[in-house]
Amino acid sequence: MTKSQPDQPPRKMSRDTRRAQLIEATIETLALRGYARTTLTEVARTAGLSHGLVNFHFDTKEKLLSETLALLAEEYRLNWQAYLERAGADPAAQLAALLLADFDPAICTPARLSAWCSFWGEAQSRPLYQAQCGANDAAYNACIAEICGQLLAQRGYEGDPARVARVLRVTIQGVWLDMITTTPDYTIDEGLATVHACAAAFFPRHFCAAGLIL
Amino acid sequence: MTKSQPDQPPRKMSRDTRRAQLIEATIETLALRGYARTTLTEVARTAGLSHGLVNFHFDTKEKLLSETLALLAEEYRLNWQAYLERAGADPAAQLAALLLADFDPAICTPARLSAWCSFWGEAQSRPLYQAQCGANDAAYNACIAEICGQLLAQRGYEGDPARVARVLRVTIQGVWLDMITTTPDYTIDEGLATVHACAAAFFPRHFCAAGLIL
Amino acid sequence: MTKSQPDQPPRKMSRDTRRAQLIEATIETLALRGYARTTLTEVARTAGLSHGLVNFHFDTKEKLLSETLALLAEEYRLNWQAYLERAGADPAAQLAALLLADFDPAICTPARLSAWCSFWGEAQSRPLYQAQCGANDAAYNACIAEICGQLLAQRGYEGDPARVARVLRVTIQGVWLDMITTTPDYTIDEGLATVHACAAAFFPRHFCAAGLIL
Amino acid sequence: MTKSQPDQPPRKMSRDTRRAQLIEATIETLALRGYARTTLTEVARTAGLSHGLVNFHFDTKEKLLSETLALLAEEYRLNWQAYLERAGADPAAQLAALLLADFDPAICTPARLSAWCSFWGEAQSRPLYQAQCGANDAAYNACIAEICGQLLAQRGYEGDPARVARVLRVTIQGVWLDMITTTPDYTIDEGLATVHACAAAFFPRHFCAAGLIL
DNA sequence: GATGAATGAGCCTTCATTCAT
DNA sequence: GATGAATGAAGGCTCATTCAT
Repeated sequence: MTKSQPDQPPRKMSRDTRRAQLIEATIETLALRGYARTTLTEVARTAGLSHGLVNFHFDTKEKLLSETLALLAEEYRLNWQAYLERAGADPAAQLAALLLADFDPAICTPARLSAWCSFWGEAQSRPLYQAQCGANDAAYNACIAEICGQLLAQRGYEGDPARVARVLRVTIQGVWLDMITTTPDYTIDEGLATVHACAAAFFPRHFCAAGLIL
Repeated sequence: MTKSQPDQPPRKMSRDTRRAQLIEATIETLALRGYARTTLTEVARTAGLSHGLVNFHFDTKEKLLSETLALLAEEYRLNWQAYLERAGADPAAQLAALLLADFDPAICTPARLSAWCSFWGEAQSRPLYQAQCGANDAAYNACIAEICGQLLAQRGYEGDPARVARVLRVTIQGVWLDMITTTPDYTIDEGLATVHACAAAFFPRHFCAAGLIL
Repeated sequence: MTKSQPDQPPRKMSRDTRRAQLIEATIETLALRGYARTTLTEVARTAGLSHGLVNFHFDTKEKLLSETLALLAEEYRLNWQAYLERAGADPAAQLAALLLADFDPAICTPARLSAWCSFWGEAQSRPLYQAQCGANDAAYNACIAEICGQLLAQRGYEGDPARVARVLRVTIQGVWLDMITTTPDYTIDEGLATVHACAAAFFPRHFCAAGLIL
Repeated sequence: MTKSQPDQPPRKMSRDTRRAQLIEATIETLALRGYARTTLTEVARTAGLSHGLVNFHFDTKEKLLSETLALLAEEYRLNWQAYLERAGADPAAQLAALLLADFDPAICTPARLSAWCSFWGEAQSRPLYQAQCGANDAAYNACIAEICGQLLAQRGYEGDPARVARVLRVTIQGVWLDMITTTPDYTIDEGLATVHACAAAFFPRHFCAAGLIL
């Protein structure tokens, strides 16, 4: 038996555990230090591990970043799809669900938002972004445009569904960017209220500043 | 010593010309290579100048980036203020002017948008951003909120002016981000149409997808 | 715990078998990747064994290389001595045997030649080479010089036995180097013919291009 | 005026001077530490310069090694061609010149021989060797074979010119290898005597152990 | 015996900065 | 003013070695 040393991390961990741990440390580091200053040494230090281990598990820094982005993309996709599924068949409820999804406390954390911004802002990472997120983004766009189309068809709304969908999407995106770059902290509620205000402008009979009108 | 060679840049140039040349090269380099890969050597090469000259004119890389951001902020501010001044006293015309201003071909170039994104996305540059742009952004926000307030007061609109103003602002910001990160090229017209669609949703009697209703 | 799987190597193997397996993999790796790029990981992969086993059996990389060279030296010595023993008492037959020995298909394989070259070429390995091969080489030199001396004493040949012996030895060595470094593949027969041409020049009444004159 | 500091190397030197200096340091380092342990830091230390300068002048380690080999190949080629030119039209004199050329004190230094061995011995460097030296070697081989052919045609010699040429060439090569790997120092004279013994065996009416018979 | 995760020294490379010319 | 050689810190990556399982 080994003497347990509570301060030391266990020397051996399953491959997937370590990988997840390192990816989480990468997200934190991206958020705290930015893309340009995210070094393997810093990621390792954040994870409380040695820098050699990063290369052991991910081979290259590029792959680490790629898998980090893949994780963010996947958890984002699973999140909105879960919200959507729970919303039922009503398009207004579906749209409300999509808007809420992006402010879910598991998704909309300062570290995650900041990590997303790192990938958006760094020209170098754009091919990576397209490769990892292009398909997801397309699916999301198609979904929200379809929902907007159904809503617009109700009760005499007018407008181009794709364009309305895009306004909603960029509003969310812009609010996220605001939440990161604005100094005085924005609450999730304030962000959501902004997005709801936008939805209410397009669909006043379905949405108000507080969200979906029941 | 050196004989003048007509193809060479003149050996003596005004201090400000050289600085402007280097800042322009910095914007291009930020756009092309991203924040993390923007090196002084690359900036100098883009400007067609020697490596050492960058430090001669800006002392440190940090100052070069700082002055680049200052230039972007200043030209942005002058642009929207000029649009606003030309718009006259009508709040609808003023709002239309602000929206158009952000898509002016001198401001809304791929290189400039990409450079802005670099500063937004890089956590490291956020204090710099606050220092250089915080006051400008506050002035812009106050201005657009004031205009939205005046418009809302007309003909029975409802809503919180600050929140409407924020939706418009983040929509512009989100469209800019979209224009940079989305693969299929977005035209300026499409971006503007998206923003007008948003304005039309809030102010349907003043705006339509084509812009201000005269 | 582990169920025996017929396709897996047996979990227990004799110590010497494992060591021989690893040394053989070292020779292959030296040949394929060169001294500088011969890593324990690559050796283990070539042997189809796990990384950690190399250190288990050889403690350090240096010892692995040392024992690899010792094996090469020993099999080389045993080979020429066996050829010599089978040659009988006639010096011409003995010399012919020594020349043939170095082109025996068990000794003169691309991998083994290349491994020898690795040890010759790498300054770092020269003390090791002296330690492992010095005595063998001295014995070989004494032996071939003695044989040349006996041959020279026959039928009116002239010349310094040590020097003739050295020419023959460096010719073999040079042909080996050629066989490794020259692009178009050299056959063993061509190499041997070259060495026989050299022997024929010194001992025309005993050797021709085809070898010993019977 | 700057105070001259005799112990410091001049801070600035012409590009070509520095490159030659670094290549010479590379040869010394290859000889002293071997291919595997030749690091840029060590090369720079040998040259008395900072390690960053190596990359400034050569971009990568690979290019440094490549240019080092190119220099060795070129000086080797110029040397034997100069010897050959001075030898006149007589094939025996030409062959004697070629043999002497390879033991010229400018070419046949311990450092240079050892550097050659590094490139021969390291499998990794063989493509480089072919690229840099393949054409030179082919020219040398054609030249020595032509000379041997002319000599063989004289006074009743027999033999295959290409094979005789190869024996002479590999003898030189093998002596070079011997001069590096053998512990007790070999003199240039002893090496040359060995090669002359070989030539004398093939061309006894033209060569003796002391060289060309006048 | 055997495995493979973990560590850390050392390498190549990049790059901001300095400085002689 | 302007150039480009030179420096050295820091980053990514490789790999010998250690060690818990």
